[in-house]
Amino acid sequence: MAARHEEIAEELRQAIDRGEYPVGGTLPTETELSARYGVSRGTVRQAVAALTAEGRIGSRQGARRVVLGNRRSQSFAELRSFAQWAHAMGRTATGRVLDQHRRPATLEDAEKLQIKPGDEVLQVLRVRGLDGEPVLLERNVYAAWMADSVERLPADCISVVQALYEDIGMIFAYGEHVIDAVAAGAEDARLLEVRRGSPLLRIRRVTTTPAGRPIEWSDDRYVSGTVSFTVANSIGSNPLARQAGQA
Amino acid sequence: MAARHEEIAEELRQAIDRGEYPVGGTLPTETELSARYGVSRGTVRQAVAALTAEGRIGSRQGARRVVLGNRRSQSFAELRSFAQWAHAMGRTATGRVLDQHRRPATLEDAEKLQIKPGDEVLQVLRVRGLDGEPVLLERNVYAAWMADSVERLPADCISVVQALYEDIGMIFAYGEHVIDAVAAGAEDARLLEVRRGSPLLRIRRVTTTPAGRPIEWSDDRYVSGTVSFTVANSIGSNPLARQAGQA
DNA sequence: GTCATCGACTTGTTCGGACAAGTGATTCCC
DNA sequence: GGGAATCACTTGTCCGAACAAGTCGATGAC
Repeated sequence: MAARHEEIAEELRQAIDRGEYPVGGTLPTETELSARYGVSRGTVRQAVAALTAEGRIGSRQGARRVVLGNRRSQSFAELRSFAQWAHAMGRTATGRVLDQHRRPATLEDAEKLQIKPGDEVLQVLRVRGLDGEPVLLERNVYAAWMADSVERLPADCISVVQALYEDIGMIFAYGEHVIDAVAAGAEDARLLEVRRGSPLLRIRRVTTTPAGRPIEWSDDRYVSGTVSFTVANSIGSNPLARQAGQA
Repeated sequence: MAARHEEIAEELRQAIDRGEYPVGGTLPTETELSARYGVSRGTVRQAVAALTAEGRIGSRQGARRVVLGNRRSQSFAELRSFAQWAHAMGRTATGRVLDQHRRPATLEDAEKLQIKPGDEVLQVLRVRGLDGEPVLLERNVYAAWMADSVERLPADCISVVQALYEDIGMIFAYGEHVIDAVAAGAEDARLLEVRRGSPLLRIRRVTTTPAGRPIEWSDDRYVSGTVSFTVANSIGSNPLARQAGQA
């Protein structure tokens, strides 16, 4: 089912987790791996490239690959969907829609969703909880062509992403995230049950379909101390970037 | 000098920036690109894979690649080095060492730097500024084998990374970053000239050499509103991961 | 008009080969 | 003993080919 190079990548991940290749040690050579799995060297290279991109192994020309860590990172689905992530962590996610209404698109909406100002959009305000505690305040704006499907969802829908996939086969494929910290405003504080001015981790995000069409943008605010984000990068690939801020 | 696939990737980046391939439009096919650049299809695929990893283009089997955005992301050097990043943004970076002393490694130090508890480490406290305003408080812990070189640096050294490279050829190759938000403590507030309790964006990081040997770990706290971080991800690759927090 | 089928086109996977470039341990010379 | 040269090994780059799998518009049936 899965491509052979993905299978090999997964086997290597598990071998690292098992301690078969200890942190700080080296991986077998490409030639040895291709012999062991009965594939060509190119296929092995695709597999190890995946682990390199995840930051689990380091690679230098001329030297064997080094195991950097055995941290397990979440899949895209788990990153995008709060519910799926919580489930993978063995925690219970809750969710509740506090407000939901259609309105004309502002200039900001139009730019982010690649639509015209004044076009209808659907704004949704949700609170998400983890094991009963509210930890996340979500402000979403959906493009008009998504609005009907979103409105049909129950107010206490746990996983919006999964529900939309099951209903209309919608797939969230690409995301761009901007991360910073803000103080809780009056509304934030009330809904998240924290003091006004408490630090919140803010993630602003635009999500698109596999074809590159923007689906929604979102302003997520996490209560400090409940959730953190990790990024691995290397001299060869750097997914994370720093930006000077205008508030 | 540079590999052909890197040259092609850069040419494609520039073509996107020029608007030659508008956002929302499609890229030429692999066959056409290989003919245009006179290389094999495999080389073209290496080039577009780089752009895909950066989140600039989207890719689906069977359909032409789609241009998702023309944001320019910083290089690893610019991510790792505050000074190089500031320079690339056209701003002026400052830096000042407030405290610097050797001490035995705690359990936390030992785990992160892969050394034994009690081994000597060098702890450094720095304030970094942007155009005169203090924006970042850095608490670094260096492994002993780096300590001498770091101590030789002047207290107002602008770019530690670059200085270490020029002095001893040290290269910072891999990094793992954990991102969350915290309230400014008494010391944080005094040194960053903000009110106590102000939201700070915290990045904890471990950096290693190309061979996977830990160099240092660091706790960076940014004043809210001055700097933000961006991450692009896709269903095929997700550098960013969410983690449940223990403070 | 709507829907299913078809077919040209495009990307994904995998192979096998060749050479370039860098690493690391050994050897050798001084 | 210290340092330079050597050399086997390993990863990086690139080629050319073939087939699988998915997309998208056109065609045709109902």
